[in-house]
Amino acid sequence: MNKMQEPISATGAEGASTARLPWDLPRFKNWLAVARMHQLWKKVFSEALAPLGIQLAHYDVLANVFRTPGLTQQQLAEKLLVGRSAMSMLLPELERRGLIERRSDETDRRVRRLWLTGDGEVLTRKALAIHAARIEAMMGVLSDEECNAVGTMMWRVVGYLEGKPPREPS
Amino acid sequence: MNKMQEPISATGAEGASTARLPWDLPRFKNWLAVARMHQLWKKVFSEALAPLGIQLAHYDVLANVFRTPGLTQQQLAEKLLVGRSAMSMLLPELERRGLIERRSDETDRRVRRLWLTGDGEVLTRKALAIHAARIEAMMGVLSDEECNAVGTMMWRVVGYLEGKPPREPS
DNA sequence: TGCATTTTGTTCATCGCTGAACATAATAGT
DNA sequence: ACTATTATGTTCAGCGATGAACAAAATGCA
Repeated sequence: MNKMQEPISATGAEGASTARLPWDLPRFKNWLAVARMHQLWKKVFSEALAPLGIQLAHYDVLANVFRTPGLTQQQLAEKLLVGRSAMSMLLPELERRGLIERRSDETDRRVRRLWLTGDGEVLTRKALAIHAARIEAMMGVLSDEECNAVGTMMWRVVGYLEGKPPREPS
Repeated sequence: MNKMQEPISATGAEGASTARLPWDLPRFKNWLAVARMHQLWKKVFSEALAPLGIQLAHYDVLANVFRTPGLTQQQLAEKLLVGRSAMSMLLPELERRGLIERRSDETDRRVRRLWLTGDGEVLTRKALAIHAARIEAMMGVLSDEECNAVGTMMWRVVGYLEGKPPREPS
């Protein structure tokens, strides 16, 4: 934890020559690529989902219920990194459209567990196929080895972010 | 909660007749890492900016005006991948707080060009320092070579996404 | 010149998400 | 057993962002 982030220095103690702006830093520029990629991806994928009549938030729910049937709203919210209230407002819509089902847990009556309906599973499979196809196309500009390397490295970063979440060093 | 963190698992010999769900595909799992990383990053950085009294959207504006003084609202919206209306509603707030200035272009009176005030630049430099420090810490789990490799590859993906935006392959 | 088109910015209804307050159910502490 | 605490889900006001409709200015075309 003694890894202080000194090298940046906002106050420009070295100021006279170059201010060492973030854009000069390689790690910063590399991160920009990641951010922009993800931003663009969301737009592209969102448009790809439109023909199915669902949006990104819907898809995230459906895909997670598909993969983990019977999970609770709380668990779902955690996976999606959103608040519980978001689920409380999103799920009734999906339920109304007959895509998911909410059943109260038998032993813990606070909990509402989520399941896909038949229609929901059909739709979700279509959406998953679209997702996979898009991912394959996009990540296809990388070789298998490159893609795996990216994955490995990004999981390492995720580990860091989850390990020390909102820690304020100074 | 996140069982998707298995290290890539190059199982390779998947049965050719299996359902081929997205989670079986290496590229899909690798992309998950990128998505989750960016999602977590936004949360972490957003909290890091809170002490300055600004939010992510504000920072994005300030940083871009800092780097490209005098850019128009339209150009800014394009850089941020948001609609023009978002700027129309965000900028008055930053102007009210005395961080930016909007001056009409002399030769094209439709255009409003953006400039940082003195206060705005001071604040922006602080925010940039925080940004750079966080990035350095986060990407610090990667070696310089790894980080550069990620950047190179991600720019390639960005190139793909920008080159063929909403193309329907099938 | 004169009119249509394009460009830039604004307004507005709407949507998704947040965070706080709340209600209910389960659990812990005594 | 009885409160106090914790956990799950809901509601609601507020906010950022969208996309369509609009106004104003510039540009294209005849």
